[in-house]
Amino acid sequence: MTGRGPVLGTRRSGSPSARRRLSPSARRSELLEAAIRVLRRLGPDASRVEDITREAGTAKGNFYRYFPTWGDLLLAVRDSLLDSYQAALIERYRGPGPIDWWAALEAEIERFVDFQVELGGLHEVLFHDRASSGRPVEANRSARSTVALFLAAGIADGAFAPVDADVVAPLLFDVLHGAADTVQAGVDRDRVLAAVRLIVERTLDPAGAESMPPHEARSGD
Amino acid sequence: MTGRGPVLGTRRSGSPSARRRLSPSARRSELLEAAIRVLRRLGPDASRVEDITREAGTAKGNFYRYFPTWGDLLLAVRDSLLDSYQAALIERYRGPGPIDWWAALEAEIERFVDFQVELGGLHEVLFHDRASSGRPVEANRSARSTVALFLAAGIADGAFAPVDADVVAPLLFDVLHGAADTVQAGVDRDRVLAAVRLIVERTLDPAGAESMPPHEARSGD
Amino acid sequence: MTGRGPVLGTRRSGSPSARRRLSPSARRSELLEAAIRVLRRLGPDASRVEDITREAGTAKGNFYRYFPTWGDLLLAVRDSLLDSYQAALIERYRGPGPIDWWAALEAEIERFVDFQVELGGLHEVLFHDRASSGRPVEANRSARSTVALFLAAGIADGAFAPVDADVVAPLLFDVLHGAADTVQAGVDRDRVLAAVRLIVERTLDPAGAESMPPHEARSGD
Amino acid sequence: MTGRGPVLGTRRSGSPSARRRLSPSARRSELLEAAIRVLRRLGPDASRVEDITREAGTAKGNFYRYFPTWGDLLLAVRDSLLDSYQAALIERYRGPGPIDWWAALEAEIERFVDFQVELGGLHEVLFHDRASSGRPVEANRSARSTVALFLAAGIADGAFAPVDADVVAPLLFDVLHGAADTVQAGVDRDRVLAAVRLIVERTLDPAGAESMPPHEARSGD
DNA sequence: TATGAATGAGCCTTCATTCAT
DNA sequence: CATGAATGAAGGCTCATTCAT
Repeated sequence: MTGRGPVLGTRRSGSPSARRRLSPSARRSELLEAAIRVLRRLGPDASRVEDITREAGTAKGNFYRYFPTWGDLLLAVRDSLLDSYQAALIERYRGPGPIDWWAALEAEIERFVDFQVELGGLHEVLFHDRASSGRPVEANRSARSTVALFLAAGIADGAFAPVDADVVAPLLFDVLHGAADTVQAGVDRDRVLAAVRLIVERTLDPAGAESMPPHEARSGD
Repeated sequence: MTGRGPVLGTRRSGSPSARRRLSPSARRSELLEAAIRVLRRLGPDASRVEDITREAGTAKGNFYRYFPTWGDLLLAVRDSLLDSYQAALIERYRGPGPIDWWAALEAEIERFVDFQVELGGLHEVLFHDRASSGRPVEANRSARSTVALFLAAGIADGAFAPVDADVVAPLLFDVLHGAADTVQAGVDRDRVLAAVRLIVERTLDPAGAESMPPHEARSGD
Repeated sequence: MTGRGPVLGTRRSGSPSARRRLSPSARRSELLEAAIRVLRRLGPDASRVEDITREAGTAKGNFYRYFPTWGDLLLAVRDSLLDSYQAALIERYRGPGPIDWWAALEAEIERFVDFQVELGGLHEVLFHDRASSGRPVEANRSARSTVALFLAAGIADGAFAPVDADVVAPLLFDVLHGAADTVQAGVDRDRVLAAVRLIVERTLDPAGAESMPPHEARSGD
Repeated sequence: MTGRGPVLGTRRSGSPSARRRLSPSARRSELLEAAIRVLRRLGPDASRVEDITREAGTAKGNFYRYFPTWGDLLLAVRDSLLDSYQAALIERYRGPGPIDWWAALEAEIERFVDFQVELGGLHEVLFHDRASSGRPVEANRSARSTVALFLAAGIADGAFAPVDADVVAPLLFDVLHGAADTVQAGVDRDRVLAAVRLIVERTLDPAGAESMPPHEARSGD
């Protein structure tokens, strides 16, 4: 037992499928897109390397030319999706005029929930760290940081209450995250969106600071 | 356990292969408790059936006498932990006198975040659906429903704003959930707790309904 | 992709072969013996784990219960064969009376060459280090040391010339080793044995020290 | 090379993907030399086709233009090295004058042992049959035949004892072979060389035939 | 002729699950 | 009931060899 590939380089079958030679970047893209389709359909736990190469119309071994390991693929998928989401978000608000932060907030909530619902099995690829074993967890934050960026800008602009954005933003992100779960569990989308808006908008209401819940009024905490 | 061999070997039985005959329910409890220890330590992906029977000091085959399948164990672990958490919660407030809902809210937030942080690898057993493949997702809701129960009672008591509790509660649950993640990611616990309180209390503030964010004030949406 | 064995514990086929339950040591022996047969037939490079389990009449996975790795099997095979060879050698000469070292030498040469010829593909398992990656090379010496032991005893007994046994013995071992190769390559066994005897006996001839080759006579080196 | 990526990257070509057209024989030589470097460094089991083409600064597919199969390369490497060793040996003694066979013997012993020690991972390429699966084992003999040639000439010249050179020579070769192993295993080179000389010179001593070991004296075998 | 992307047979190893004792 | 040896389907990953460009 030595470990050298196939024992006899046999080649004899008919013509299973013509060999498609692509540029590395094209092939990588095809694999990545195939992976996104498969992961959306099956989720990361049920997806296999071979599912992806089959979907991509290439040989199993080719996978490893582009993704040294399964975790690398997951990372690539995640980064790819988050990057494009983030790019689109930035694109939406980079005009010259001032931003109507509250309108934007409402629109983005809706968009993000819908985005997640469409994610299907990709959900946990993007939002749970199933890939990086020991790798910088930082990366995982980038979904959250997209939201954080938005809030921080709104706060800086004076539109939102001056909350501790670095911590509050991720938590509001979790609300959006949970909203997608809830919708997928069958609850009416608009009802969920209304609840999300309630939470987010009350939290960010600049006037909110003044009103004080009974508890704090009492103890002066 | 990542590789081979025992990790801690918390074996308790007397002689190595003394056939310990236990009542079925006692044996099941031992396995369940062993599973909880192992899962907390290793998380569900790295835990093996054999890790659990070893920890429980019983034979591998015995596992299947009590849990037809690995997924069933996960379900049992989850239900067991959530049930006892919920029971304790109910216990805390079933006295005769009236409840200080805001004090309770604050206390419960803290408790729940700490509870999750201590969960370790059990976290995703309780809050992600790693067991039921095709089974009713409803089950997963029971963690959320613990919180929902509490809120609904507070609302009924008039202490909290009359929000759509069935939907809002799960979302606030997600805030707590995310808070635990954030703490585990290294952010200062008290800072996180403050942010959680901010979100939860503003959302539930009975006076909050009156204040209206600029957006709604403007558009009357 | 999680890495948990089979995805669905299917069990349905007819009755491929009754499950034979053995004691661990019996099963280990069966595997070891099967391995010896297979390795003799195919040599280590062409042998596969599955060849061995098939030969042993057990399931592939069972191999790993007894040999954590392929290298461990090789080590076990080697040690097993050398140990029994060595034991037999010792047995042969442990009587009370004095040993006829020259007769013994001739007999052992013949035995050892025959032993090796019968080894077939096992040859390089025993005499080349195809197993231990980083493990103590010491083990590999044990084939040589069997011979060294014998020579050292004969020298101590005054029957052989007082050569540097620790170094000379392994080299004489290599002669025996090569003799087997030569026989296997088709050269007449007795002719090879005669040549081996020539080399070994001239080297160990106590009278040999006196005769001095022309070279040394000339230079007094 | 054990893992991924280039090990040393001794690439020599000018621009990264400059199509270097070489005469077939020049290209073949480059590959062969690259192979020798790689094999010396890594040994045959850890060397890959791609390591060799990388070292040679050419494309992977090019390998198969010159060596139909991995085994063919190994054969070519072996023959190349042995041929040049043999050529150098012949060169050394083809002058007009008479040869001092005993001085030559001693020198060649030293040279050959050193040669082998420097072989590194090439060792088993030259001296074990890792290439020819079913092919004539005869080929493997050519290392041995180099030595045989030398001895036969010395015997013909009357300098060495009239032994059965065709069989004795390979066995003495095995002594040299083993000597290299021993040196590499850490034993002092000069001590090993002394032992080798002892064996070889006693075997070839023309006067040796007269002295007869006790055994033969006794039994007249 | 050169290139390097593509192919796919292998083969190891893991581990949920089964079942003889 | 308990035990733990046995089973075998999976699936990751490697790499000699092929072939479109």
